[in-house]
Amino acid sequence: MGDEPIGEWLAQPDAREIELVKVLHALGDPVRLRLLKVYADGEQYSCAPGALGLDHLHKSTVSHHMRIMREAGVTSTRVVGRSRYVRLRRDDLDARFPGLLDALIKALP
Amino acid sequence: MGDEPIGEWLAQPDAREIELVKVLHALGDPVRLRLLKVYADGEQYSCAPGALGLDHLHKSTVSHHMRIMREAGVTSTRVVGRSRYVRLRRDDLDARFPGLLDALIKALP
DNA sequence: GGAGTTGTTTGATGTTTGTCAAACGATTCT
DNA sequence: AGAATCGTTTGACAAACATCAAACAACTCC
Repeated sequence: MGDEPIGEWLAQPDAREIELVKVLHALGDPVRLRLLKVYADGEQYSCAPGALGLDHLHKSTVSHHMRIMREAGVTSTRVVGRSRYVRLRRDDLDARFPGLLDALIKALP
Repeated sequence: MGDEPIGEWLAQPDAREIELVKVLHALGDPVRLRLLKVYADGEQYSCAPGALGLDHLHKSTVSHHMRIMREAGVTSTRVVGRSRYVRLRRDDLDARFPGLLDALIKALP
């Protein structure tokens, strides 16, 4: 009973090694900028295209975008069973680039 | 006498048509992010690679990057004689995406 | 007018990227 | 065990991209 499904974390850059140019490159794509909008509420989401408003994309394409976001340091991914729970690394990004995430989320179309 | 060299302006998107995803794509490149650092002081610069700390790049490559920045709405270019004077569109970007440019410039490596 | 300057444009080349499809791995359910 | 689910990995392919080189255009200076 008392055991929650904690799961493992997929590899991601250390908070201090997040590079601005990689973050901007990750977000400089229509699909991934839309993902930022999804994650902006701080909640975690699975990778299912339908759950992300990306029904027009193949699941492997979504997986590809997920990897780029994670390797850029924008998102973190927790593995529980078959599911992946992805969310914004808000604290890490705020610490590394103060004000950037807030400005970006406000600027979202 | 009283006449200053005003010159013409190269085509650029209207302030309200600047798209966030294009701005991020423009800045998600090592060379162009470095250019942002150059322009961060608000001054205008010529396109000479040497004047921009881009001595390792061919002049046509610099011209290519200039065009991407300008078409994304990041910079504006004034033509005076043989020279181009390029600078940040700080007012337009601040109006469109409040706080973004400040956060970006502070986050620059 | 001719030479030098400043940057653009076009073509070529190798790299990266976004996408899908198929195969696979791990997990969960029956 | 067998089947279904969730997501990753690999391969393939076209489009976009960064870069250089050469030709070009416009301007300035002698």
